[in-house]
Amino acid sequence: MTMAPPTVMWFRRDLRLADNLALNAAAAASAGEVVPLYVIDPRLFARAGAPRRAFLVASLRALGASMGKQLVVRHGDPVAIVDAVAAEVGAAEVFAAHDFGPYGRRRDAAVAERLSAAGHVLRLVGSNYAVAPGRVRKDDGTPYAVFTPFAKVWERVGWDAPSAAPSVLWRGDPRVPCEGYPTVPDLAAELPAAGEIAAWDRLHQFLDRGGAHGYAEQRDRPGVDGTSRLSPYLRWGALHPRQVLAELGDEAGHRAMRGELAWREFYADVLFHRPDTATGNLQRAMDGIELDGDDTASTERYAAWCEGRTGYPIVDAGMRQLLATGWMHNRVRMIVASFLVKDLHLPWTWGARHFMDHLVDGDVASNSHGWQWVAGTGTDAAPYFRVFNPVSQGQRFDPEGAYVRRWVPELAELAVTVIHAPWTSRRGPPLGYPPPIVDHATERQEALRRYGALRASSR
DNA sequence: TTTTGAGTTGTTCGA
DNA sequence: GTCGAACAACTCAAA
Repeated sequence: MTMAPPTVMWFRRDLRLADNLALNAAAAASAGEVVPLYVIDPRLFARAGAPRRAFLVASLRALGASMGKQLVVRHGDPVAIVDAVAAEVGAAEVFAAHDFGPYGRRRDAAVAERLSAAGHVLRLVGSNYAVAPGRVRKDDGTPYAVFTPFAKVWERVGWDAPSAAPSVLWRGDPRVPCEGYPTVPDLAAELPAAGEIAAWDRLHQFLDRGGAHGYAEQRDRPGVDGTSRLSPYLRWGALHPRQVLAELGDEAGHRAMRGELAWREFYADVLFHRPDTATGNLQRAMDGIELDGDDTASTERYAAWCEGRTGYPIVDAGMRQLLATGWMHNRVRMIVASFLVKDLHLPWTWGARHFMDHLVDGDVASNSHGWQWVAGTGTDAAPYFRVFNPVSQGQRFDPEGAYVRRWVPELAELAVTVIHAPWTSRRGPPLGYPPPIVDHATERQEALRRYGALRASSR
């Protein structure tokens, strides 16, 4: 019996053992002898906020623990490192899942080229999606640009049932130095539990507690634990969407959840066809919109937005939740995004970048296109005049002010009647809480004027 | 080829 | 307080 040489499994955003097609292939090609690798890429890691870094490292630790040994962790340029590790262990093949993001595609092409120069090969198997980007097409072969028809076809194309974890002899090798996990602040209290087991706990909680029932109505309420909270696990691949889809039935909450997964895959598909939309407008006609940003006042307003001191409670609550926990309720993401784009007239790319640096679930496709939806530059054909009112949104979706009280403690004692507009309180806003940095009604008009001017100039 | 219906998530104003 | 209209017009997708 001849021993097959080991293979390298390069983990990226698939930090799990079950239903991992690249890992299955890596194990099959090596009679189970697999060297598990993760590369800390400074281009992605260096500027990330504390929760994002801490959650990644916790996810890596959980993955290592699930294999019964520490993952080989290296820091630096993946092009050099993947090649070096393959050489160190004598592996001919390196396995990984497809990454369809613009940076990931460039990186993987460069890694593959370097490997092939040494006679090695990068094999990309599977992806982070139930239906790989590019597979859902119209009859004429072109991609969809509207969600609803995409989602119908997406579901018809369908996906395979999840597969079990392969049996693997994780290969320890003294020739393979491991640089260890990066040092990160201990934020355990504020972060979701990381890893594959925690992901399944969360999924079962969601399904069992009838999550599913309340989900359709409750997920818009930031003061309630009504969302699935699965996004961090999907982002890092502790769960694959196939595994979630396989658990969903036909009740309303389950259908809504399937719809959310379809949105995730729709945006990945759009980005796949238009990689430039990670940082540029999908609708190029919107490039001419008048934006602020080049003056000191803009810089100061942007800082106030980032730090949660705009004077609008629901906006500040969201921005503070983001900095403290690396997560923000989806309803609030829309509100703070609308505020940056429509009230402060700043580029959506500024907000998108801040989100990516801090969100533990930050994903280029969902993030950039979520922002473009708000900015009116993306797939939504919807009217430009959709401007969120931070006061009425607060009153409608956080009626008791529970969410604001939790994240803006200065306002905790305010009456329900003024919690979303403290400046209207007869006693005035509490000490230490700023007055609104801009007047919403005025800036709404200004936003409408700028969109109108763009339309007039393009006619 | 032409036609037709539809398109995640909103706000304000006035009757 | 509730309700419908206006905000404007375009692109997409399928029949």
